[in-house]
Amino acid sequence: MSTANAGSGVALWRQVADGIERSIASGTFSHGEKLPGENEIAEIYRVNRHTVRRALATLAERGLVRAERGSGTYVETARLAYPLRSRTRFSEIVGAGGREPRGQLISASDDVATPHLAKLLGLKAAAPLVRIVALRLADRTPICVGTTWLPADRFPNAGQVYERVRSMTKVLAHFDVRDYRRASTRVSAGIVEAADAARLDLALGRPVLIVDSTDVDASDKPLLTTHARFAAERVEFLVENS
Amino acid sequence: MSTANAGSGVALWRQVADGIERSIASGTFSHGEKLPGENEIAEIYRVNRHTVRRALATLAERGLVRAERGSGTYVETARLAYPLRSRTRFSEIVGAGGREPRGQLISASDDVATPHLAKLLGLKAAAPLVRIVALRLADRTPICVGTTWLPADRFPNAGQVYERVRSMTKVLAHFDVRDYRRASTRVSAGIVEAADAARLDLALGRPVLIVDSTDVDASDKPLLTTHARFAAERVEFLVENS
DNA sequence: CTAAGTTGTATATGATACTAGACAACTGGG
DNA sequence: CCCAGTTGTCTAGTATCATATACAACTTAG
Repeated sequence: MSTANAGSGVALWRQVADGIERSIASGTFSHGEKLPGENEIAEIYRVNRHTVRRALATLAERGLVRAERGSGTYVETARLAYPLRSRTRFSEIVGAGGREPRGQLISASDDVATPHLAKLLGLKAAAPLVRIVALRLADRTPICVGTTWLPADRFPNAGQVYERVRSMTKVLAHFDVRDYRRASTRVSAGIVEAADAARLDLALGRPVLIVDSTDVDASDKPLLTTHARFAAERVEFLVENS
Repeated sequence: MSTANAGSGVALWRQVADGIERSIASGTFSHGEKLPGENEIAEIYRVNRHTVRRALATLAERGLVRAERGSGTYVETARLAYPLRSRTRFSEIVGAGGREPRGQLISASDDVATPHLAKLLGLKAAAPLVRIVALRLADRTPICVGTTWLPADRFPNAGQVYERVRSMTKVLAHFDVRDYRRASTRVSAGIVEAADAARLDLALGRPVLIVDSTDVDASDKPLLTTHARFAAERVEFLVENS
């Protein structure tokens, strides 16, 4: 870094890669289209051609672009549209996009409610909870990692049930919860944690969309609360206002 | 980088800084609380103490923590809660948090609708538009940069009006739009662009929350569409499901 | 006052990141 | 075929990142 980039802590090639990725995501370059030549990109970002090559190499490795020697580099991509609404079911959303939804249990354990969790779930502090960490995929692409807490009184052994049915909707159905809805949803963003990066097959330093939500039953009684981390590069949330 | 960190493109000190910031944001360490000692943090993240010091230095520079020699490093922070609802008014949201909302015109220019913009606004392609780029602040802290497009037919010279009234609600009122509401909201995340980073006083490589939204009047006719970039470290979206 | 624990400063060394320039290998159009 | 434009490979030099070690300056508990 002999020129600008003054200590941002993010390598130049990474900034270029993110810039190109954004151009693709925003539709400046779309599927099948040819990117500008490496020399031209280098001029645009005012960096060395080698830096551009490194950026393109990482994008190619992730399957976003494909380089053809002597010809050019071409776009190869698409994002999952994810509606945030009152009835949010991962499997329905993914299925609607013509892809196969999958759930995968990472861990299930007993836990006790922190004051914060207790408030969200309408329980007393230190109430017994079941904590489920699960990875959700569309086809073979990891979409998000979610940590879910349920009251242990109402949903004993929810972890074992989830492992078998691989769907939170089905877990609730197993406990005779026929219908439920999203009571609150908070969206924020951050940088992926190391453990999540591995689960999501995401490079360190990549952005994640963070969704904290609580679901309630027909009589507005809290059922579960979830802290989910989505690979930002693979989804786009649709907020539907009524 | 002699050990791990294998080519993520994000410097170790930056990962540590982000990790600590997340711990603060998630409430692991709250306002006024003392962080673990530099040596202890170095052990936790398995990095050198100097790397931790650099991470803490950047957090201190941004005002998130304060170091006291001989004693320790202490937390100093808070985030803006930003509801995403049908009636979303920046000034009302910020005012409700007891802070003073401000708008600042960055640029206003004539533009023509791309096919995408035309569809959003219910216009014919290449229809004349007014394009307004504005910075929004709470007290003296930049919160977001938004690019707004309005039909030039209905809102001539909207840019000049905005410069005077510094509020999109007031611009619409100037053109006799008494009430309007959010018709659609899309939320995604990415890494801040260089130009936005300067406006938002944000370091390069930091995450931004991206909100694309369209507002309509009482008869569901599109009024304007906005592409806004929020400093992720300063806001948290509240999605309210009905 | 003392000792343990804290942040601040300095020097040295190896590994990466970025730049610079040159050339090879290949593609597509004239 | 030839040439302009493209991606692929190589060699160097400089700046930054990260580690290691040592010690100074300060705070707090005892």
